[in-house]
Amino acid sequence: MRIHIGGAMKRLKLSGEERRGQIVRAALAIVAEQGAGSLSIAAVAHRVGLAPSALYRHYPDKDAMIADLLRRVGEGIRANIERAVAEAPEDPLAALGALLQRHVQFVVENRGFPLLLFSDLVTQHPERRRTLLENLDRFRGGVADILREGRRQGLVRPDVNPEAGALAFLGLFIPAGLYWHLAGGRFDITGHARRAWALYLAGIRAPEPSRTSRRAPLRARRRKETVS
Amino acid sequence: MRIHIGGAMKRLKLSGEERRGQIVRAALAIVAEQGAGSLSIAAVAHRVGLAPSALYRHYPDKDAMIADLLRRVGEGIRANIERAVAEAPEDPLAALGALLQRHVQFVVENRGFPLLLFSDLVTQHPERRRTLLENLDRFRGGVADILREGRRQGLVRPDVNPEAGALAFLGLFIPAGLYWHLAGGRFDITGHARRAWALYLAGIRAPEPSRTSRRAPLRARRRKETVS
DNA sequence: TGTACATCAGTGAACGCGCGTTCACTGATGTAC
DNA sequence: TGTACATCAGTGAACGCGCGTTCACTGATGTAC
Repeated sequence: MRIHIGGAMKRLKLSGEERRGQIVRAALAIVAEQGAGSLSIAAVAHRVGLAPSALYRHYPDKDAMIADLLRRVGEGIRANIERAVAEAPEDPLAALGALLQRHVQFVVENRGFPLLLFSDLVTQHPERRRTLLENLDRFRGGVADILREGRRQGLVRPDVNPEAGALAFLGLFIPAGLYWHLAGGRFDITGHARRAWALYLAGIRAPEPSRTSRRAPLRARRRKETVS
Repeated sequence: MRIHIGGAMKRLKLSGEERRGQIVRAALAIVAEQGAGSLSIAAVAHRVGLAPSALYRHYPDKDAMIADLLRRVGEGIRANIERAVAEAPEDPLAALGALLQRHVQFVVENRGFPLLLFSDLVTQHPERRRTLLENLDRFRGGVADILREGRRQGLVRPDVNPEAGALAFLGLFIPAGLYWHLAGGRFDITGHARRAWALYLAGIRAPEPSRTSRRAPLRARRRKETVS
């Protein structure tokens, strides 16, 4: 049954790692297709082509399997934000736009992930909820840092609160993702992300790039007072 | 056991209606406190103080109970949006701001509702998913109408797409609601809604209220071309 | 290169548990005369 | 106002089902000599 590819030295351990990857991918696909409530040991095992009891050779219990799944997916998201932060000094607004695009792409490819986040498997699990909150904060913090850099470069209006702006950034894809999910994929999520991004940009961008002292920033400051 | 309040003519039917109200409220509280996965007939019955089998005197099955719950909560949300649309002609931006505030308040008071929307109970149920999508469209459509009215009155920039702007409006509370939920209520959701609203307003508002021909709209139009 | 042993992924039967739901029955409440 | 009957909410025992998990066992693969 086993297919030999490379050297045979670490075949054994590698096989276990391969299986875990397979299991986690199957689990995410089940969540995407049938919802988090259908994520059972039996369903995952069946999809991978194993007996349910076989999964216990790779994880001590169901919880550990889910933890591994969340860890792996979380790494992908973290990589996106770190890349954006690294790109920010050169062109903060472009880095932010690219982050939005990459993140939307990631969610489209890992459709099960957001469903999992909203499921009892996460929300009713204090430790995981805390981890998720930390990751969300890291994402938000990264976006806020980019906004600060943009402000420093005079590309973002000085009256834009980086923290509020970062949370508003999440608002660019979360509702669209919700729509996309409810509509069963029949929703142009990338197209919407582009339009929402234009609106967001209009909201945060300084009137004239790289020139800081003009009349418009004053107008914006006046506006802020009216609202708060 | 029964408490007589008014006339005794329709006591019988009223009692059934009262029970259904009680059951639905208990169900929503369970979802809020323990997640949608904990919404069992036994749990609801226990909370109301009945034997599980008693619920079948009021609903043919669990599905019908959930449908009733969603119907009742949906009415509250619809009332909010209809009120905002009615208030729009007088002051569109104020109507939109009030809608945001009222909706956030509603979600805070019916914390179980959003959890239910993201649960398998809705997302894995094609008919309910369709109903939900219709309701969401109605909400979005209402906001878009208000934005159009704002544009007509010269309060909203003419280059703001009402449909995209309406979806962005959802982005003002959905991420905040997610945060608030993950943080277990330890998140200033109303405060955030206020700040996000200021940012949103800055993004859509025409530079000078009620004056349409100035230089800024042109600048905005140029901006749009750069982005799309 | 060949052999003996250890390791490890996979199996199938079995378990206890909570779930939604059914059903015959009870007793309180409402209605008709 | 009193009595006989109908209606209806509530009960407790029982069901079949899918779930996560355990366990003794198997057979393939890797390792040591």
